[in-house]
Amino acid sequence: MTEINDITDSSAKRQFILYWGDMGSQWGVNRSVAQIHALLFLSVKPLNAEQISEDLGIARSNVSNSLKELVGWKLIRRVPIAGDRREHFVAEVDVWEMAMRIAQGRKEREIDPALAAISECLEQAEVEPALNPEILDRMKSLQDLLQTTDKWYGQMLGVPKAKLNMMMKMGDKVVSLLKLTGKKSE
Amino acid sequence: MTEINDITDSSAKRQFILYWGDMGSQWGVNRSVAQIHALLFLSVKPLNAEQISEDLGIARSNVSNSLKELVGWKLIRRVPIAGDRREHFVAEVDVWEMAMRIAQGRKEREIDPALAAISECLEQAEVEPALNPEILDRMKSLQDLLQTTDKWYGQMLGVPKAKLNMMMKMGDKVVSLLKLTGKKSE
DNA sequence: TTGAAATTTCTCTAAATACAGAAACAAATG
DNA sequence: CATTTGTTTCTGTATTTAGAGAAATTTCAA
Repeated sequence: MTEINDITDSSAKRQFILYWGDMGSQWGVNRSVAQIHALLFLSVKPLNAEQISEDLGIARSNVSNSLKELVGWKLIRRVPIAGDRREHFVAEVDVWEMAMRIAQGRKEREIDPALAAISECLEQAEVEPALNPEILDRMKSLQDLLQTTDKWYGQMLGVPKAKLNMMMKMGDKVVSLLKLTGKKSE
Repeated sequence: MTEINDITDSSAKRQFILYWGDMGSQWGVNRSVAQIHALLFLSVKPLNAEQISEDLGIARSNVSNSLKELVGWKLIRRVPIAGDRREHFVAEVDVWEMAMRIAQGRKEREIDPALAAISECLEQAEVEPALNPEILDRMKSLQDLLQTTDKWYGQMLGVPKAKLNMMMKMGDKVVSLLKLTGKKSE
């Protein structure tokens, strides 16, 4: 029940946890979840729920739920510790892997339900002869965008990290290499 | 103050507005904002705040603030109507343009502040000799990821829509065309 | 420059979300 | 099989956010 943290703790680490927790809101996760993720991301050894709770001053139950959410995002995973019954957790420390899991999670939470919604609307729209064709077109173009994005996400998530990294670092050179037509910013 | 909508209104359109509003929460905008965006996206002619308020049954003040937010995202813009003092609004109807503006907004709200935060932490970390080098490395790798992503976003946002569209539709063929090394899923 | 029309800001309430602490539950050890 | 240890669910409170309505401000026309 002590509030004292690991003696080797650094203020940079502390600061990072605070900032990251704060940023969570922008990214759509609550402070507890983001702080716990930050703590595990910077932790060299696996931590159990009790340790996290004490370290961050977050209620044990809250830690339990937050860990579940992070496992759901696959940003952390359980690791068994020999001779210890308690569940320990480590974060994915490969940042590219991390980014891809966040992208995967976002696709599932944002793109997929949007696609389902628009498909249903379009079903309705098709049997509505009075509907302005312009409106139908707009719905369809949105569906096309979502489908294209969905498929693209799925494919990019299958590309090896190293390739993806390299491709992103090449930036718009990739585009020019493809020798496609079209002029800038139009 | 009537609650009756345009006589030519369709149920598919109504449904779309409801679904889109509901999905807003997943995308980080509130229902009012998302519904107004949906209404304008499917509207063939510009609408003023009063019309939107009546049509959606949302308080006038709320409409005003939501419109401001949508203008901030550049998803809608003001259009002057001859002989009418009131401000009218239209949505960006090119869905690729729309997607790029959302991407731009997200970069500004998610990536940029994260970069600022981590840079500050790293400044602190550099003057902390006791800091475990492994932790320093993790922070730096995260910074590198954010910087790469930031730069990549910036470059992609400058690519003409048609090219981007084509590239995404090519999907992972783009990756293979680049003849980079590395094997699948690693 | 005054009055009508339009918009924005302010204030208050309602709803949603976050989170602590307690209680219930589950698992393992002696 | 009871006790200890660990985890999850439940319940109530606090904080935050959404959103309505009123008040204040701005804009334009006569």
